[in-house]
Amino acid sequence: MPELPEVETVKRGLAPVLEGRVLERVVLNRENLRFPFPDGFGQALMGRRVTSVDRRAKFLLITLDSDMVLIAHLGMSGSFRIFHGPPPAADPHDHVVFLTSENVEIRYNDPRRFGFMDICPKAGLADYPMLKKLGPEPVNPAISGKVLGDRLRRKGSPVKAALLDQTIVAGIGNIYACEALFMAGISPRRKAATVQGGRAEKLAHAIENVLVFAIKAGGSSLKDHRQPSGELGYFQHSFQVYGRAGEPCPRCGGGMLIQQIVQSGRSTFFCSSCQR
DNA sequence: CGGCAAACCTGCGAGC
DNA sequence: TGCTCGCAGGTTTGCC
Repeated sequence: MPELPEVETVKRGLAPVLEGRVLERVVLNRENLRFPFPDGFGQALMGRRVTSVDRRAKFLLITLDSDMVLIAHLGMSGSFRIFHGPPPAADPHDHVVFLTSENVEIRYNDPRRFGFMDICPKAGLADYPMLKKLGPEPVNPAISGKVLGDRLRRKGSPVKAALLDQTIVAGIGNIYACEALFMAGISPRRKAATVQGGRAEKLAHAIENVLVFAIKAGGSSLKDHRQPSGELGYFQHSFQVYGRAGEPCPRCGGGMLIQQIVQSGRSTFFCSSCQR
């Protein structure tokens, strides 16, 4: 599910109910997600006050007053839900439950369990393996065409694959890679290193635009993603190419139909006429 | 080292 | 109706 806009939506939903609150209880309903929960996971969190909720790429970073950081990744199907009143019956995939000092219940649900949670001292965060190799954030501030072009220059792979490479730019996933390339008029099959100059500028702007609009829409709800409030995101209604194989291209209209191909194991949607 | 397929796991829709 | 197959928003691993 979650690419940068969805994780940002989760971050914005969790911040008001977590920041300044104490984690009174942490309940693990199983011993692992993608990885086992680390030893002492619950003990490190319980009784601690949350000082901030942040996002880096697709990772949520919840910092505690002990200067420990809870690192959470939603994988493909993870979601957080907030319950202010009496919570509904537990779902089989409600794997982690947090109860705050305001008596708010926060549940982490993840059917596929590709997500994970870990703890790391704040001082060691920069060396955390999954964080240390991440490329720059693409929004806030926006990545420049120059920086993007420089980072794509060393890639021999197609530009679509390069956008999914979190060490080139952080936070872009399959949907927004397809959408950004369409907006920029760049073929997903084009060699990444050839996206330079004006093309790199266009792509950088497209990435920023699509991500900013998706965040405003609360992300894209295809299947699992929900805002922590329970509301659906609605950016999926704005997809130009993703999931639209066989439909007319929204730009050249009657001409080409949206094509679907597979690149490094992931579906790519594009218009072979508008994207070069 | 770079690039790609496979692996991790569950659920759902399409097709028979 | 019921089964099997393929595919899904991510990341790491291992194999050329």
